[in-house]
Amino acid sequence: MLAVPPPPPPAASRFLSPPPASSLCRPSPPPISATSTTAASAAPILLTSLEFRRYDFAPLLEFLSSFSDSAASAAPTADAAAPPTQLDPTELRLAESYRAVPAHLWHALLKSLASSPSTLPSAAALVPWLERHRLCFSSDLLYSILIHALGRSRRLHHALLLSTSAPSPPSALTFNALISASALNGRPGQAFHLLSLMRRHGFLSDHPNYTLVLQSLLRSPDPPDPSLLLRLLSDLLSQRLEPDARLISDFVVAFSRAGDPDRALSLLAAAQAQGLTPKTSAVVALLSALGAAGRVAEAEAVFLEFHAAAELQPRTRAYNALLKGYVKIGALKDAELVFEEMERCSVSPDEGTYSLLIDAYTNAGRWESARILIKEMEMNGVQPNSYVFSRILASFRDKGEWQKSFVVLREMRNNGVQPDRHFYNVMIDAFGKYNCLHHAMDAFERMRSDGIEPDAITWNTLIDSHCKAGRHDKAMELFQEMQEGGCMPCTTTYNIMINSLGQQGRWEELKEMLERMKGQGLLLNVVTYTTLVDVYGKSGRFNDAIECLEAMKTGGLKPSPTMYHALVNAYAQRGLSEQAINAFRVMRADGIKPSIIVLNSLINAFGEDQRDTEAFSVLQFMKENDLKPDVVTYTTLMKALIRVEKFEKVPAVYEEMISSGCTPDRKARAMLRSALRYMKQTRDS
DNA sequence: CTAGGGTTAG
Repeated sequence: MLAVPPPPPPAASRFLSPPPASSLCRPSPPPISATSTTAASAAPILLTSLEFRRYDFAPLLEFLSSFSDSAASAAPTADAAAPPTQLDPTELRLAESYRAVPAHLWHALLKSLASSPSTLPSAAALVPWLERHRLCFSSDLLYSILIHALGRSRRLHHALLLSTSAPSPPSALTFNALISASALNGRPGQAFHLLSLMRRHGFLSDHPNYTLVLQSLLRSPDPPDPSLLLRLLSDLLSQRLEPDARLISDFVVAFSRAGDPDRALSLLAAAQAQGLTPKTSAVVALLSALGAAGRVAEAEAVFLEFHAAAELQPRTRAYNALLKGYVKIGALKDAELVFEEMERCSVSPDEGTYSLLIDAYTNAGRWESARILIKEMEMNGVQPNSYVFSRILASFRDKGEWQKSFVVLREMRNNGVQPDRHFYNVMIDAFGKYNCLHHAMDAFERMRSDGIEPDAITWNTLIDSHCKAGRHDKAMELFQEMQEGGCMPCTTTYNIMINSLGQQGRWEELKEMLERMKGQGLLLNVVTYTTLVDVYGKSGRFNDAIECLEAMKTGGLKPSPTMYHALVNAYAQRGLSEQAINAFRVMRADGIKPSIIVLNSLINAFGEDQRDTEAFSVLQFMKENDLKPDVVTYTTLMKALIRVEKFEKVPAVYEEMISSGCTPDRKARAMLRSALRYMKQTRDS
């Protein structure tokens, strides 16, 4: 039983894998300097223009929709392009009536149709129809426009399917469209793969393609993959494309975000050596990265260097980046010093500066200082906005003080600041996280009565809150309500629903949900696969779980540590220690470093399998690899000892836990108590 | 870069 069909659509066979050997024997096409932007900019959308109104497209649209209705699927097919054996006279007359339509209007019509799910089948039908009646040439361009449009509207799945019906062999235009579509859909890895493939087909690439991949990496909430970045950089250099200041800056930003400030530093130096001035944003990103790594001293050095070089007058933004470092490591005193330094250099603090300091005070539990600073910023003519209050709210949420939400809301209103959608989203989340569903629903209603439309994040937060509270029925209702209200579910929404159905063991509905997701043109992401591994694994459906893991790898996604945690944990809970250790080995083979979490699971696997000696060898492994055992580690070890009735060894583990600096929690104390109770029982009997 | 940042799922 296949839980998840292999994700790479048929397109993969032609576009995502190396060209067959035979094609290498043919003379390769002459290098074409490709321009990524051609398809996007060649056809300005001017559906309302006078020129456009000269033609009545209604009969054609009607014809196309009846045409595509029978196809039932939104996935375009090439059938319509097949040489007609017999032409319907009505259709011929229809085609004749559009003879005079200029190419750019066809392009505009195509883009417009492709941008909405309801008219997508018509768009897909339009291209082969135009080919068939020879109404618009360069079907290659038409296909790239369509792929582009699909990519822009987040329907990469359809774009990939479509590329199978594009004329073969793939042209530079098709490659560019696919690279762009992949990049815009958060698949930088795939975009990079296509980039390499494009070069193997003898096409030259250009700066925009590298920028697309880079920006796709930067847009993702996850930090960019450092190895992918390195390959991208060396690929660029091997093409002897001179990176300009902009591209180098993008790389500096990307390496900074990837947590590799050293490489960012050396790139920055290289840029300077070439006489290129890096963008301010690159320096600022580097400062942030150094700060995030706790390397505030180096951040200060970079800051001073750019200060001295006078290339970039350190203005508010640079100071903010520096400040961010101190706030992140909790050095409140240093943060205050930076703030004073700004005053001395008469660099005016902006809303961001104040926000960072207010953040620091709130995190330190100094709510009063934060309030004073809010007053101060107002006096200095800087309006506090919803952003700073949502940060404060998030800080309280993370400390479990959801009751403070009301205080923050009041304070905000007192300052004449209206809560915005983000603020409400955080507030709903704060209530949802602590099981206050009524408050969450109240906030939701209040938001709507304030005239703010909930977005997908609002719905997702609300739906997941109900799932977490076990109200799966209500979650499903909200999922329906969301769509009735015209809000399209996104990948996250489906992930939440898949998790919900999996927890309930409603496997058939889970599969329907997956189909629905794909029907919408959405791709499964790492979280989707991890969720599947988790729910299948927890219910003992290990084959399904493994299939999902395999499907994910085939789909070109890199398994995350969390994915393996889910798998190891699933085996551990059932005491299947051999399988757990095997999954652990696969994880290491995938280049993932063992974390405390996965090692704790491994201890649990051995413990549940009555292999206490091996459980303790994992503890030894942790110590040898500079991984600090935590409360969970020691609690799980105590559980392992109790399982094999070695109660008398438990107190020593408890003591080691304390002497190693762990604070025992309720579970740890309970574990010790039950060991002592067993010891007493065995003595008494 | 006079915008963005802050928010959801494993």
